Amino acid sequence: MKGLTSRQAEILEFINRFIKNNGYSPSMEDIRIFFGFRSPNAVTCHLRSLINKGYLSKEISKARALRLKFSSSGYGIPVLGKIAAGRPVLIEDFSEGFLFSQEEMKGVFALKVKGDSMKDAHIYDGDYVIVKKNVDINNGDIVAAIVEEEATVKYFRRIKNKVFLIPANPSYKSIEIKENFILGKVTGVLRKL
Amino acid sequence: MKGLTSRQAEILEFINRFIKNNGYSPSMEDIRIFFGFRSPNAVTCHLRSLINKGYLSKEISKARALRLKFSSSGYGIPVLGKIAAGRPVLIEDFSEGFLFSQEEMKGVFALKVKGDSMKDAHIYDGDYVIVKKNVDINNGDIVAAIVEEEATVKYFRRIKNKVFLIPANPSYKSIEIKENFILGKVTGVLRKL
DNA sequence: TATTATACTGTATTTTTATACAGTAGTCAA
DNA sequence: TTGACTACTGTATAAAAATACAGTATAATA
Repeated sequence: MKGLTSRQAEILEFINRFIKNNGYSPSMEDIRIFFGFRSPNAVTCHLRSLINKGYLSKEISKARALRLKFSSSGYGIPVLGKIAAGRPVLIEDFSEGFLFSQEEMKGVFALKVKGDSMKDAHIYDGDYVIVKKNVDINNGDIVAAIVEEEATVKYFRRIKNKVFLIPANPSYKSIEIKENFILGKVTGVLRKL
Repeated sequence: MKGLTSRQAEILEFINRFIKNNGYSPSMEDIRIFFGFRSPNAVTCHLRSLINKGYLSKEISKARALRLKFSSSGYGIPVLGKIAAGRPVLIEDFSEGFLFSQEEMKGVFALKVKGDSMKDAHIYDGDYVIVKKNVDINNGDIVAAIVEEEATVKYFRRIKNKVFLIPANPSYKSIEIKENFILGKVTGVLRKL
């Protein structure tokens, strides 16, 4: 993660505070007025920098749609790298990033797996698959799709113009479906113990 | 606090989910499209009702500036139950709760698994184990512990006053450790795809 | 039975907001 | 000393989004 200039840090801080105080994102105009810029482009440029450096994301042309990537409310599960034997282990130490950060959770839902049609891909009955919508899907990816009014999880394979769902268990058959019945790409598997 | 009609409740619920999924408020247009209203005024009227009844506030003429007065704390990944085959599936439908709600994330960290010592428990190299600190541990639970300055994941077994870590792979040996080297209980396994 | 609230359609207009593009000026590093 | 990055000015335009106003139909309430 790249460092911020002091001006960029001020602007990020303003956005952070604004969201906390108001419950919604500031508009670029709000930022412009607060900092006294005479041009809206000053804000545009600063936001671009913050986005490029990975501190912020926004939706193009959408009003008040800024999203902080590292909100101080700190969602997510920290992944520990090295663990000091000294103890006690502090989550704050040696973090190697976060699972399920706000960014990762965007456009994501989960389905509970029934049956063993994906057991050879190590997805078992009772597991949850984590599905991300609106992402590119390639042959060999695991996808969630609707088949006969039910959600199902299978390998994705496109052959010419046809789309097939292929189970990871030889006792089940492949089926052909229409592409718009694909719900999304399976980006993770979670098993609760 | 006044009661909501079912339609109003649906709209409030949509706003709630939208903010959680996207990090910013929906526009009235977003709401209109989701519910299939042909007139923007349908949204205006519903929002007015929700505001009058005290469930919502908004700033006049500001885009995406809805604020929930009673935000339900359940952050996380919504688990979908039934899925309607007819329309594009929206995360907002039929949630059966959340994975990784704020409550579930308390005192939780993750470790990346190296090696295949737990493969018979379906925990593989590269998986993440989700570890909860300060919870009761019983025989047969999977735990994370520090062994020789490294984090490791094994079955837990207490025999009389001794604590053993038992791998789920017969080619590895059990080891005895001191109880205070246990980091926590493994409550989940996540595999990123 | 008149009144009020819900739940919308439909069109038009205004306001807000974001973006595009053309510049200026300073700093810092190669 | 050229080029890249930061930090803006200034004007213009496009787009997104909210609002205004005139209706319709139905069910519940007094």
